[in-house]
Amino acid sequence: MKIEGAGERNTIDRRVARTRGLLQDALIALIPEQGYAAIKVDDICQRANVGRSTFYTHYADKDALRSATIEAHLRSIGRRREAASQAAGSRLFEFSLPMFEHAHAFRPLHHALLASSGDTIHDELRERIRRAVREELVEKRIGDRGMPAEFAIQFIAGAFLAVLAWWVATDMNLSPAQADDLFQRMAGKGIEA
Amino acid sequence: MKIEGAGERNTIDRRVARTRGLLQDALIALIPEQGYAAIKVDDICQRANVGRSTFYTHYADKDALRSATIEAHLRSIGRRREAASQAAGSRLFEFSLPMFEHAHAFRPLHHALLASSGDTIHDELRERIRRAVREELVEKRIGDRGMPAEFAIQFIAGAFLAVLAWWVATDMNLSPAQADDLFQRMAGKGIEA
DNA sequence: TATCATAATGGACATAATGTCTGGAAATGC
DNA sequence: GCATTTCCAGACATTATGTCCATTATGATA
Repeated sequence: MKIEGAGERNTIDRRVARTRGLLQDALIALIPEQGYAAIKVDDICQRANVGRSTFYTHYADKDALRSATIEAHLRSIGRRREAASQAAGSRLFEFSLPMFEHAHAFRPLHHALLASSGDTIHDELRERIRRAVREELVEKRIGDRGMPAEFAIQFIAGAFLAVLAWWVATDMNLSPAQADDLFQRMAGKGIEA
Repeated sequence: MKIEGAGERNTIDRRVARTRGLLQDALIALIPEQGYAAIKVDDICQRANVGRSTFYTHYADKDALRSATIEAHLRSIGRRREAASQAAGSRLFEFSLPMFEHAHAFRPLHHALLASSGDTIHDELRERIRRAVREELVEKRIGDRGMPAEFAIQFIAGAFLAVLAWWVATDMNLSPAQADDLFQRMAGKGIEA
């Protein structure tokens, strides 16, 4: 049985990698079309050309597939962010630009992640953004002058996700750099209060 | 059959009102407990003490109940907003304070509406907030100086909803007036950019 | 290339939830 | 009080889920 991601043997059988990849891609492709809730396991399998019973040898259910998919892509974003973090020195919100760029490169994915048209928006993404904002704000010691820090964090994180979702959904008269610049301006002014 | 909200006869049978009220309240009560997706029609009926077949004479399915519930409460918020609109003159974002107050008075409802812990956040609410922001911004002619208006709208609306959700979830060291004040400060600064 | 271990597959199956429909009991409005 | 409307329990067909198994196909290894 031994189906596991990082256990026991360091290289993964090509077949499992292929199958999981197909399933994840199928899910991402279907979300914008039908919305997450309406998707059936069978839909995913047909789109992926994978047997339904095979699905269950890899994932317990639809939610497990979603979590794994998001998790995988968030790792990729994380790596990109680290790389950018060293390059650009002291911009206020460092997570912003790499995120816009990643969304630009993987638009269908982000469209699926953020799709406000329904039910999906995974908390994991929200939480990561909040964490990133929190780190930068405590570092800059916001909240000393009467502004509860958590309030500002929620404000900024919520604004960022909304803007990102809109930008991805309507794409894309603005370049990633332009979108980032606008966000930096509004957010920067906001936290002066 | 003639079950309809505003048709044909201006008073609604007491039983209808009672049944629908019980179902709507049950749904709102269950969302924070289980999350919208996990709720079964049967759960709602048991909580409401209403026969399952009765459910279907009023609503086509779970989503229909949710829509109706949200719709009903949004109407109530709308009325409150109109009333406040005449009183307070020229605050920047007029929707803000009435919304905080309504959330304060109907906390379980808003907790259900905004529950970031899952899947519900009805688009209707998001869209209404966006519309309110849009009206106020075009009125003030934002977007003339290089800032795309829609960007600012998404930014403000997203920030507001995030802050509201947080405030409702963690409740409530801040009074509605204080929360509103903080929001006004950050949002006001932000749109200067 | 031959061999072995592991993955993929379709089909059968039990389970659970959905949505429809019925006839009779209960309540409401007038 | 009486006609009308709603409520309800239960039966039903339908659909999706998740498990299991025997068989086939395929990648890994030597």
